Amino acid sequence: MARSSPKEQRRERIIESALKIFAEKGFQDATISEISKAAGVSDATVYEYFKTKEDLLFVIPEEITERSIREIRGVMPFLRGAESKLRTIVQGYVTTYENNPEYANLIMLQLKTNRNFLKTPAFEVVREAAQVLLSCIQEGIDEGAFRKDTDPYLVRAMILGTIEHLFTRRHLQGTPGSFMDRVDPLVDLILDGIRARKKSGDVSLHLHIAGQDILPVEDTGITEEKKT
Amino acid sequence: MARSSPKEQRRERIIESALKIFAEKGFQDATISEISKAAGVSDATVYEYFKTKEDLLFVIPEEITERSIREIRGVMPFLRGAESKLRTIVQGYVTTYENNPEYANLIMLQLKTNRNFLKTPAFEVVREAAQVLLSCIQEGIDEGAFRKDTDPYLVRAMILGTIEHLFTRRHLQGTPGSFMDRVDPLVDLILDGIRARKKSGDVSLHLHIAGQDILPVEDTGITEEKKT
Amino acid sequence: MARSSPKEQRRERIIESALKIFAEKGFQDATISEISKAAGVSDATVYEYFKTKEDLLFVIPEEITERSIREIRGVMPFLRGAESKLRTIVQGYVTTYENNPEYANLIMLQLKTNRNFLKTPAFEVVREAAQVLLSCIQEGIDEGAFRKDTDPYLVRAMILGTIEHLFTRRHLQGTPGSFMDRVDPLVDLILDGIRARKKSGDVSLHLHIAGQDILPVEDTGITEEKKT
Amino acid sequence: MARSSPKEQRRERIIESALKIFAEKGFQDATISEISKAAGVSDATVYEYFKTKEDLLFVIPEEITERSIREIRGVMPFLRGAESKLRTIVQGYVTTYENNPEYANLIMLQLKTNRNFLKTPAFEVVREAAQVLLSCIQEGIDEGAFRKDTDPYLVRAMILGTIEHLFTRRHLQGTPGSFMDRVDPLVDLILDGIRARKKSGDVSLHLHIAGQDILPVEDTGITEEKKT
DNA sequence: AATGAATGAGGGTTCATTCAT
DNA sequence: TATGAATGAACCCTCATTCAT
Repeated sequence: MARSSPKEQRRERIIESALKIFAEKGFQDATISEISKAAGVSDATVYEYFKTKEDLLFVIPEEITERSIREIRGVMPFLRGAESKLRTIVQGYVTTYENNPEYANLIMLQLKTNRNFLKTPAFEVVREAAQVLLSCIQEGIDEGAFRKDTDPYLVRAMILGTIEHLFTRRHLQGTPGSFMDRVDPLVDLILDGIRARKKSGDVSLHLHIAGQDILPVEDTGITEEKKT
Repeated sequence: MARSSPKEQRRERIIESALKIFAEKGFQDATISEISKAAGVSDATVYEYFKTKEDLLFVIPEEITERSIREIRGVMPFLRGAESKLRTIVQGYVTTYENNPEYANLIMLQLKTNRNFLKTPAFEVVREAAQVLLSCIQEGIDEGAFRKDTDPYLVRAMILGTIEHLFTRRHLQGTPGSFMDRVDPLVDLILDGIRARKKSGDVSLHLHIAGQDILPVEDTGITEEKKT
Repeated sequence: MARSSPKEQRRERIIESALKIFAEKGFQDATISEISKAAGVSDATVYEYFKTKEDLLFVIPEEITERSIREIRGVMPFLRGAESKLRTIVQGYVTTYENNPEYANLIMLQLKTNRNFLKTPAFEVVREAAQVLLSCIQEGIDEGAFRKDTDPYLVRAMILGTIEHLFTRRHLQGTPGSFMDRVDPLVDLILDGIRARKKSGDVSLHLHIAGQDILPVEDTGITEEKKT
Repeated sequence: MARSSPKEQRRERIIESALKIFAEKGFQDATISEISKAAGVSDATVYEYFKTKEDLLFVIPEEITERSIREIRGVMPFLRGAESKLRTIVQGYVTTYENNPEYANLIMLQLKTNRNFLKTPAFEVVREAAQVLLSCIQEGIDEGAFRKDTDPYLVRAMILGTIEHLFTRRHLQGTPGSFMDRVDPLVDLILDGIRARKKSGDVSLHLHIAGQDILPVEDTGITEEKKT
């Protein structure tokens, strides 16, 4: 994080300016001239550091995404259970986006829209992050914490899609409301849907009284408990 | 669908061409000249029908969205229960997108990114559709079908976000797999999370004692204490 | 002036609208569509009556100029002396411009700038008017009312140029002040300069005293007097 | 005149080309592409130097006008008497226009027609030149050289209007004849009209008696009485 | 005769990108 | 290495004008 060479610093300044301006005006409406001015360098200098305007766009998320995924990965080993991990990852996503709204904007509006981004190393990092989430879900299934018939891709899509939707909505429509406050409900809701037997807090009380077998009126999670 | 007047037909042809080309190349990279050529008219003619390039973009979703919402609204009265309605609406969204992949692309990549779109009548229709979904959720809560503490906005965000995420992913990355097959799992998962009796942390106590049918008690987390 | 046929009326309406709009926005910035709208006809109808946009421009001054010149010519016979005639003609110009400011604007800013106008019948009328003025000056010279060495073209240029300058200035810069009030001073000043003997008062007194030849210190008009 | 920096030279070349082409075709019918070609640069380069086409138009007169006014102002101190000054200024105007016929055309046909030009720094210079002329006339009045009831604005309008009229006529109609030859008659005619003593009815008495040089007497109309 | 509809032709302007210094 | 300067390549949009009805 501490930049050494002055070249590196210059590079950083350009990236920062680009982030700000791309986020503000959109990729197409931002101009190199504007970015270079904001970075205190000449247009030509931008091209010393980045091959094209699109290249500059693609480079932006690299650092921030990497840092973010590194942090999440760093915490994973300390967590027990798929649920905790899942909750932590989601928290990580949201925190990253909350702390870097311009980055969030960039990722969601400028980059996920761009086919070329997919061929980019930066995208690889994004994909990796998504992979961590997927693994976590899969782990939960393998561990038996999550229902066997859980579709991990769907669950991931739900998590990422919801986050993206909420951020995009807020960014474009200025919908108020904290995201942080919605992380737990979101995760709870999903866990309820995929938790093996005692889905998020759903508890069924089964009583055996005097040899009578009291069946639950309905529900599917119960049976699982019975089996155990 | 087939408008009689040749003027209307021309208009339709332009819109269709625009949809195709905007979806294919993106708004910025598409040119009026390309669109007009595809529609078999001159550049100037496009401007006879639409004030600006952006206007043309904004007009596209109007018809499809309207038709789609009209259909969904038409079926609503025949459905009983929030769950059925919810499922139907989601089905409606996905069907619309599946049948009009270019339209889906346009909405998700070109329009939801565009701030000006928000001021558009076409956006009003989109918002209306979202409103129907929200109402349905709210209805479920009011009816007691869904948990009282359900956040309808979050649920809606989950539904729409997931759909958007899946479509965007497929469009950009070519992820295979049918969406239709994921509609039910998606809805199930969400319903599991919001259905009244199995809410997270809520406990439904089902007692069958001596053949008596004991109805579930609205609870307050007691069971959890029990658990501990 | 009373229009007979409805076609003639339509034509007039178009011309009036054109005058107004050309004067307001200038020839280049005015559009046929604007004019036709103001005239309550379609674009195509304008072309039924006038071959091109420029044609329409050129036709406008015809009527008004003709009427104006007719009036001046009508009064001429009743006037005695070049001075009265001159004064009347100038008055005529200024009155016409004052009563038809849009016409004045058109003539001075749109038409006198346009080379093609010179080939126009309407221009012939304008030229005729200028001819009347010139003749009047020439008449004054021939009659002996004006100095023999008067350059009638220069005098005319002075009169027309001054009027044009004043109108243009007022139109563009909004300089206030009545033109009417300046007609007399203008004519007086010019008459002073061209009046025959008492040329604008420049008189040299040549004295021959006792055979001495007394040369004028300066001046050129003197010799002429001698000659006479 | 020859600016050293190659940038300045390029700028000059563009201005010169613009002057030529604007004068030849008029502002509206001239194209940037034509101008850039004539200047040996690309279209885009023109926009490096000038913000818009109109800007380019407005910049043209700056240099010439400034130089011209500077010269006139430079000579003023060496001249005695309002008449000499007036004559010199008029001469200056005409000389400038004669030496730069394209510039003359531009000023009279393209710029004086353009409302935006009035807000331009270049127009300020033009106005300044007109101001010098006005001051000179006023000075003459104050000194007693010109009649007290002279309207300086009218006189200026006469001078400028006449010059403009003559040039415009020549430019559009190709009227032959030298302007230079008309400067003196024009000034004479006007001076005749405003000179204090020889105003219509004023007489200057020049006496040479016996080799003595008798200076003209500031008069009051006496001579006329004598004459009569 | 009037016009709704269509368009050919064109022009100003912007910018990403290059390259000599 | 940094940049001032130059430009190629496009594109949106306007409008006078035409013509079938």
